[in-house]
Amino acid sequence: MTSQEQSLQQLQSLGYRLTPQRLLVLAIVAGGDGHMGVDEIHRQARAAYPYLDLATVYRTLRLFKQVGVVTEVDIDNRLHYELTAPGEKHHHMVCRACHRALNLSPHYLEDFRDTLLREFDFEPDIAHFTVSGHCRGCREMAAVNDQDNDSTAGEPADAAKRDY
Amino acid sequence: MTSQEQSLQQLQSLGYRLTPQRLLVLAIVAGGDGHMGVDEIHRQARAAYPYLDLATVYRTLRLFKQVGVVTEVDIDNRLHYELTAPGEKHHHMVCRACHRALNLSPHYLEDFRDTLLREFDFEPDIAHFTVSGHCRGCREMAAVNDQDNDSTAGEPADAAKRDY
DNA sequence: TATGTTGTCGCAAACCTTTGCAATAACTGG
DNA sequence: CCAGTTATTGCAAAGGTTTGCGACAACATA
Repeated sequence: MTSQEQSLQQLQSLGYRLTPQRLLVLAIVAGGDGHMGVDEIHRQARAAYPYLDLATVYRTLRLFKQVGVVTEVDIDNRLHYELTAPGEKHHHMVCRACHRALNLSPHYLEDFRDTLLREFDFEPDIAHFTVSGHCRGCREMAAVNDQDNDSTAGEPADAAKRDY
Repeated sequence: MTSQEQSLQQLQSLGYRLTPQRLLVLAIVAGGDGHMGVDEIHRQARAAYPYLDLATVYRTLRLFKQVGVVTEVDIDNRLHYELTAPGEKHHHMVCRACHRALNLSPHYLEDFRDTLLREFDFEPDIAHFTVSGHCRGCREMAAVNDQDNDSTAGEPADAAKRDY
């Protein structure tokens, strides 16, 4: 049984229905490699089934995420999804500058989770976690451009485009 | 010099202008205690200055955040802001169920940051950090309601309202 | 104080995402 | 295989947030 079939069976066993729309969205997300934007998923889906509504795509992906079939990644305020690869789950580091997403092994978060649980009785949702920041490449560029870089965040990113 | 005046001076020294709108928004955020929703800030602002546009409130808060004057907290997909209290900075744990926000000392994230920087050359934006999850109260309620709780996430939160 | 530069505002429209609702289709039991 | 139940869809509209743009206002300079 493929992991896709497994996902579908899981959906069904939880009482959700198997609809052509869901099969289609799943196939597309499984087909693309890496995370895909919602609009891209919708576009591809419509190629096969023109009536499929964007709202349905959103609902389907939200459901898939809830069940654990896909992983949601917020990239620059836009939702992206990728198949949750069992056994190679990972979190994401998203660069605020280039918007690329790097993978992060769950191992790096376990201690953090344990601490929160122990100290605050707070169970963090770490099924998936996104931390934003700046990646190596963009940090190097920034270092070259900024001479008086005091590292305390705040200056307009670029004196030219002043449109904060 | 109060910390508000300090913030304003900082804005000015960065080349931003001091406008009545900005003074107003700052005063309101400083006045409220704890994080405030954008609409609430807007409502209060309009009481004093009826023409102030919602877009301006958003822009102003975004600027304040970028400069470090306020801290942004995402509560249930809605933006909230609070004054960044220097010396008592904290992160947030937001409960997905009751939407309450608990404070978290930065201390808990320092190791994590250091690791990311060392291992990946990735500088996380940890000026402020929000982790969502479930707080003590809501976890207890969930434990009472769920008999067959296998802790692996996925079941509909409530069999009654099936509208995932 | 008068003048120029350019950052900022208000407005309207766009954007991404969610939601209400009636019609439909997937599953269930007979 | 048929009828009943109800989850799901498509559509349209709302919701929160961002953006383009021309008019305006804040600051600097003389």
